[in-house]
Amino acid sequence: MDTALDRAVRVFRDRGYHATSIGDLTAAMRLATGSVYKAFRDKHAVFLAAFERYTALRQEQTRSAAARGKNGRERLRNVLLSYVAHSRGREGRRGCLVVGSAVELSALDPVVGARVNAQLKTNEAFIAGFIREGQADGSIPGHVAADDTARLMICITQGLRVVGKTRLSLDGDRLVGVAMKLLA
Amino acid sequence: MDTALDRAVRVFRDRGYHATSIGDLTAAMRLATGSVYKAFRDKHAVFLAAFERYTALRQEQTRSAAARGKNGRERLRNVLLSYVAHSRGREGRRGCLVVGSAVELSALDPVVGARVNAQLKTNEAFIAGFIREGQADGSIPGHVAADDTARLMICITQGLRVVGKTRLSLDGDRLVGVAMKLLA
DNA sequence: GATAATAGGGAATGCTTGTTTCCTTATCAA
DNA sequence: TTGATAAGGAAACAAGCATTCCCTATTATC
Repeated sequence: MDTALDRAVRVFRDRGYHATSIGDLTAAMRLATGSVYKAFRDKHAVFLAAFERYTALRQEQTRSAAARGKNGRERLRNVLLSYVAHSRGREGRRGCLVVGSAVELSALDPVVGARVNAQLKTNEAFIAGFIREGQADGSIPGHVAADDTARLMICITQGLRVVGKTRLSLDGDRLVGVAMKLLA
Repeated sequence: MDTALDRAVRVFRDRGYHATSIGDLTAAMRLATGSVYKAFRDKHAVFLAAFERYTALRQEQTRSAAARGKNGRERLRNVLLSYVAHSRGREGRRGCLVVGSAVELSALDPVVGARVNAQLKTNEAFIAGFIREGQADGSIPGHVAADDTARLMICITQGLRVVGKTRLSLDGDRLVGVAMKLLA
């Protein structure tokens, strides 16, 4: 079932919510129509489950990228580099389910809207945490406004996923190099 | 006709492409089904026309915001402030047609994909231009990498529109205050 | 080994969609 | 005024959609 859900994640990332038909879903999940509706109440429920699975996976990926840093600044740098890496090429063109949900559904679907909000807040707290860690370990100056900088960095990460959907190239070292000025 | 197109822009911004039915469109444009199809080949053509109209309007708004700055740095600051202002509140929740198109259509619709790409490049060149102006007039240090910084700022602006779709608040002075560090 | 229960599959259903067709009502030329 | 032309509107249409229903294996139970 989890493997089927992973396939659902892929379709939703590729096509978005509304452009994904039950037919697309069953084909990708290799399940018959009836089986999908036996496992989930409706298409919306499949999407919610896929969303949850996607955010769990991404959080895990981001966390492990951060872990490779020796101090707050390096951990944050690794997080940003990881975001750029996931926004590039085919993976980038596949898109982020959080960004997709925010843009396509958030305003009209309160349930999805709430999940998107919660996820963004979690990511923001995650980034703000690294800034504060860096300030404690001396790798980031104390005068940096942790919360404002974290919110702007959320904008950067979400924007990366938008740009990654297009044909514009994204150079991790260069972009993150510039972005790290925000911690000066 | 232009006033009808403005109404189409609004619906597409609110609901996105796929979630907007011809019924939604005719209701908003106050035109009958037949009339829409007499003016446009199909739904896709309506969207393309709306997209063009939206980008023209936004470019004009951004240009006039920039014009109020006395040097390159101030013009760029005004552009960023204008972006935040348009990403806030009801206007922000209405969303940006470029971001929406990038996320929802870009990957699967080559025509829209090309327009999104072109628009992002235009915006990026616009920002890079202000950076170079600032370097010429002395308001921005010469060591700033104009192109890399411009691309990162595009990510910021697109990200602002994503976050603006959610319930997270956006404080223009604070966010732009932090972002201006990129020009240090 | 027979039976109950469950999981999976595919056809059927009703609804919504984008699109077309045709009819009515203005607009304008002669 | 009359005839032709364009514009606008409503109903009709086929296709595609999400969802339901029912049938068929397979598993587990006694």
